[in-house]
Amino acid sequence: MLEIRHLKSLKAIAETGKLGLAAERIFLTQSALSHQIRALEMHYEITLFKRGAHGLRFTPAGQRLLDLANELLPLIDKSERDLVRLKSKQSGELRIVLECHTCFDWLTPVMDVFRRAWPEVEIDLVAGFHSDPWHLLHEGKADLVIGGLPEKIGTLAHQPLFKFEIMAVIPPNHSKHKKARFVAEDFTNETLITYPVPEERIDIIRHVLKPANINFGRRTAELTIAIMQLVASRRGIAALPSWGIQNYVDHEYVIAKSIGKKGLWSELHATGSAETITLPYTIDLVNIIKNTCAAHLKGIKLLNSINI
Amino acid sequence: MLEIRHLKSLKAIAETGKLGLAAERIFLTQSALSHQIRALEMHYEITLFKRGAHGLRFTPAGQRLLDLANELLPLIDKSERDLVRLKSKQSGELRIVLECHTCFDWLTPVMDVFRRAWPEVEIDLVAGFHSDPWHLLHEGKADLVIGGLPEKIGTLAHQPLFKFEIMAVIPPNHSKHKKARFVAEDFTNETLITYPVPEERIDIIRHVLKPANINFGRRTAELTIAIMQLVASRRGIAALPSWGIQNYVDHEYVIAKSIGKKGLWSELHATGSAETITLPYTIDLVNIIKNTCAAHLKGIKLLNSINI
DNA sequence: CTTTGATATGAATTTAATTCAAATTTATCA
DNA sequence: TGATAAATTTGAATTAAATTCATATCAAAG
Repeated sequence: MLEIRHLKSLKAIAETGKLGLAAERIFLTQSALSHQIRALEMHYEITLFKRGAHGLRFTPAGQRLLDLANELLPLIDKSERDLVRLKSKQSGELRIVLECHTCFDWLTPVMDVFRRAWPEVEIDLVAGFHSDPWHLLHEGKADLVIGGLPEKIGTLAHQPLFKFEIMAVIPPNHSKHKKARFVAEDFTNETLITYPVPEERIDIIRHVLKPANINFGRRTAELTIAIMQLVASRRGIAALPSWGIQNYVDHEYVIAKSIGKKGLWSELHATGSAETITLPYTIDLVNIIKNTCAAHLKGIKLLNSINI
Repeated sequence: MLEIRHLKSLKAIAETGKLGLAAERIFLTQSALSHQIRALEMHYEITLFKRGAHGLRFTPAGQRLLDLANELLPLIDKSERDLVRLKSKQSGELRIVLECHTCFDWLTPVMDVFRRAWPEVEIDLVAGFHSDPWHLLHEGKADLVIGGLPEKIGTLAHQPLFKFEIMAVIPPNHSKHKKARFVAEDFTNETLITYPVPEERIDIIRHVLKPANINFGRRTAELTIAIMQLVASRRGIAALPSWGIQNYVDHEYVIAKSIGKKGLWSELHATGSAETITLPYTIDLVNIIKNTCAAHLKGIKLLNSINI
């Protein structure tokens, strides 16, 4: 009666703490997951979770099954990779370009995991800052861009990774620190501190401030910590992925606010040639990114893969 | 897409070598298993078996998934036992009586497996030969009888284990050694060598010879090897479970023939009080017996558990 | 007290698994 | 060499399970 999909469900619940978010992560409705967990508890005649408005907490029995999940799922992944190798010899290289500054934080562990899974594939990060990373794909200087989608997809292909919330970042004593959430108007006459990227590629500007005709200043910094320092010292405010600022928020160095009623969400994709995107180890890199980020970055929502 | 039931299917195929027998073992139709394997091969886009009238042989990819099955299934069993323990502390004793001589051969390894799985339960074999083992249950001198079913089940409960074929065992130079199979008439005026058990509890006599009004002699021996020696030296013939004589047959010490067109089949059950039969570790013993015997005894057919 | 957020539940719908019936293939036997 | 047996495959039909839908329930927050 226990199946691998149950193990995946338990892992998603562990990562999110909420039934609804876990369901989203594994592409079910909250109701389906509720039924699934209930059926599992009835089968084993034991309670797996303590439930409430706080979400779900594992009982010792639930934890035991989660331990099993954590033990089995990597073995399954590994054997599925071995099947891929049995089909045909895999070797090659993946030159990755990031179109997203804060992604550096999680990409290093992802590359470590990938190197262990595919020692016969050479994976590397293309150094430096690139104003138009997708052009490097055409020039043969990169194999994969991780970031948003290019304006013109052309002959390129892509796989969606996940979406994440962009939070307004303000100093703790900001005049609007008590607001539940920020709206476009709250940025009026503020200095927006961003990475040195064209405005049309900054989501807060492109999707919120420009459409609302907000007047604001601009200032740039290349490092996240520099942006945090400027915000904390009241030189301006910022808008960054929640995961990139979590440490600073936890230490009350800055405050984070959702933008708009539903939050401002942005999507990450892996873009490359159709040939590269359909390679088995590229597909696996996409899965490794999803799994690793799902486990470590709070609040992200995984996106379903596209059949190419 | 890979689920635990697939792993169980692969294990059953490994144990039987035939799709039909494997399907029987996991309580599916042969067609259902064929569909299942086909769907798995389409999902992974790789062939898992070499097929033919010879049955199925694992390809390297199939073997890889079988390796995964052999790795994961014990871990799953173990964690399910832990859930049982989390429900309530398990301890107790199981005093086993065998109503079947040749079962000794496989029961020792089964008890070893059980002791590792349930160190807190005392399991032991009740020594000696018993003319009416089920009476020991009433007398409180045993907890479980492994063998056939008692004539009167009364307040006892039981779980089916498996069924096995009883083969006619003859010396290699027997006048009828070329027959495809034996029938009741082939036993006429032969000396039937059996364990020292009442006739009404010897299946070949009860179900074949008696109903056909066959005249035959009787001779008893307590040990299987003694029976084999008597048969080999043409002192008579025997009728025993296929697994109990496999070694002697392989070494061409004796010959085995099916009895009747469809073979003579007998069932094994675990019988005890309703209370004992529903204890978690007794249920698990039943599963351990099934799994261990399925893996090691050729030709047996597992029986489905009863809901009590 | 209302609203929000989180889970549970029963019925309906959709999907997947399984069975049924027959076909196909290969090996064995007379 | 043809018939038979044994083993698997295949498509359609049936059954079972999974999932969604719509709503209810409960607890916490405002």
